[in-house]
Amino acid sequence: MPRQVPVSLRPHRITAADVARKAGVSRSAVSRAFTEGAYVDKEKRARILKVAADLGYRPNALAAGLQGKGRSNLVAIVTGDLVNHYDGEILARMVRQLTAIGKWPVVLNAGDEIPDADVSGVLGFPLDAMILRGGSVPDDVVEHCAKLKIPLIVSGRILDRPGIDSVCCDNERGSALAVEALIARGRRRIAYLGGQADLTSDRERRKGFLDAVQAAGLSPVAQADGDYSFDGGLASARALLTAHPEIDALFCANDAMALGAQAVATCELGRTVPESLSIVGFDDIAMARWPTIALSTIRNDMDMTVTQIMRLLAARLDDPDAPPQTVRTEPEFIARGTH
Amino acid sequence: MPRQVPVSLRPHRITAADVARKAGVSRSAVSRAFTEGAYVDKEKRARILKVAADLGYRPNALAAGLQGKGRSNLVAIVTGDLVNHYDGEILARMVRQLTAIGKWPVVLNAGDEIPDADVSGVLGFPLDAMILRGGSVPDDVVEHCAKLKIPLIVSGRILDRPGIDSVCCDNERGSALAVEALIARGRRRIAYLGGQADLTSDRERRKGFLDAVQAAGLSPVAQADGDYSFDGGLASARALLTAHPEIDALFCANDAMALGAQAVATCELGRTVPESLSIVGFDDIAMARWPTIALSTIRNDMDMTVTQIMRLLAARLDDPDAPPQTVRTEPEFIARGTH
DNA sequence: AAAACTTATGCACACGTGTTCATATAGAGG
DNA sequence: CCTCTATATGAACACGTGTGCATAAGTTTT
Repeated sequence: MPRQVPVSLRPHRITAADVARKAGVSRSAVSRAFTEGAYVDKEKRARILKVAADLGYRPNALAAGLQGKGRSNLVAIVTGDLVNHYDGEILARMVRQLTAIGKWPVVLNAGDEIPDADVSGVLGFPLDAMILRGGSVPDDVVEHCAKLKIPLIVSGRILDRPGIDSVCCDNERGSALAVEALIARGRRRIAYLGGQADLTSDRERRKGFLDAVQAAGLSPVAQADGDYSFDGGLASARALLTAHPEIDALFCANDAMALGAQAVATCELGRTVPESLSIVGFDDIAMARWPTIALSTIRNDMDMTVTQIMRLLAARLDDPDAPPQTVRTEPEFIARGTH
Repeated sequence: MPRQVPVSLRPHRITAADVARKAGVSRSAVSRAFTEGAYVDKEKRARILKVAADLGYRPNALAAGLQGKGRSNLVAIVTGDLVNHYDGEILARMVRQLTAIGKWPVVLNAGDEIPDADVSGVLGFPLDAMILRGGSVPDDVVEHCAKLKIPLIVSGRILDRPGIDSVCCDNERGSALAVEALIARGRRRIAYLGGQADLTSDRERRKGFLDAVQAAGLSPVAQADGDYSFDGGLASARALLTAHPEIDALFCANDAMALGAQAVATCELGRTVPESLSIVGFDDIAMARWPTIALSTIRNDMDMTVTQIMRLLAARLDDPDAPPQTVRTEPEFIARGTH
């Protein structure tokens, strides 16, 4: 009974050899038919492509990426919580830009905590690069990338280490712009509603705030920590405004917290914005310009950020040993209805 | 002059052979040291892992995935525009769930148009599965997946074809719930603010709306098309409310459009919500519950949806030839402040 | 003591591709 | 006619891994 059908769970994927057999050519020819500028008879190539299309064949990207010189075309993106609109919007841009240049983004969602094992695990792939959005960067990840010679591009903070490129908004300048705008509106009792105090972005924004307030001859009424989320901003603002009712302006470390602060101030504490309380955010997420929201904020230009990330990526792929680059993007005050 | 240093652009990634050489063992041993339950001397394994850690070695996932039986652990996710909050929030959940079971999500952002070439291109990888979020599904993609035997899981619409699993909200029922709630509030001149009319979700929600209105003995005042975006909802609502000032309720095909409609109604047309105009959305995105928003809407349970997607995925990986499954999730009316 | 079984280990193969190498054919130019 | 160049083609190798196979050693059972 030689009726031994080889049962494979995964039904045999069409391979170049299959196409070659069916088209009556060598396997090399099939590979060449899919390679731009290779020596293949024009008519023969057409026939091969026809057969390939019929069979539904396409070159296995894993096998192709295994080749020494070729790149895997995989790029890992480690992002923060996507419910945070800034991260979502910037991710969308990155994904589109990457696919446009033939790279495939493998996305890791950090959420609030750092997915150490995940980030470490994805390094099993010979990534063309890794893009780290904001947050704290675990040291061992940096170490791994360095050992594996995987280019690391950090956005949202500056990391001054060899082989690591960074692009980040000039946070201190942004804070200064916000404080200036608030003072121009006659505000004098300004508080800072911060994010996680251990993040570089918060440290810089906080420092910029304190410096600017001091430079104006004022002193900050209060400071609070949050977690860059709507709910966190709401809770922190509640505590802040209850303990210090004299506050007449809130500068928030990002837009989500600003919206949370606005919610608690207007819906719960009976304040009116901007009459009895000014609020300024940071980032300029898409909804900040909605008429019903109209949030005054500091623009953290996402298009520019992503453009720079892509530029750094291209440069790094071109020359892995080039000195690390650091880019600061320019913030801008966007006057709307809450200040 | 035999000083021929082999110059490779990509600095040689550490390989199992390197570890084997340095640890004085065979390459097989290295592989086994990283394989759970393989026969290796306990002490030997420890030594190998130590050397591997020192060298920064980890098994190349590409080579591993090339193995016949093993899976690549790559899962493609095709999503809509992430500025659309529903897509962003559901993507975040999927990414987290997938990484939790050791799958790596390759994300394609459809944006408004269908990235035909991209979707086709990612099929070069021997994907474990492909998850398609909403929208229209190009037929040739379905065809390709079928030929390549790549499991396809569609969310946001039902696709009744062999080997394709679907999970989708019971849209008609959701619309009926919305209409009921509006009628209970005394509304009689209800209009439908739809999304792209060629999408299944819009067709079903529209049908559910029309049926429910008719069942209540009313007739719909008007219908309009949008594009599921805030701006689209705003523009459509402006046209709708201007042409039909008698409208006293808007049922919108998703939350983003509902918020756009609210913006134009209150900020531009002098209507008050809900006093002179009721608005009900669909999806229940995170911000719908913000006190400043308080959008009455139909919950399209994301946790349940993702749970079901993961369940279908597991089942499909377990048995590729199982009959296709279809899941309808139950919608729920969430009463807040806009109806 | 013999047999059966568990553990350990290296060799060799398979995965599917891109590409080098050698070889062959054809055309052009002297 | 000979040489040189451009084009075409198949065999063979390399990429890095997991694992089947054969073999050896150690342990338990009969």
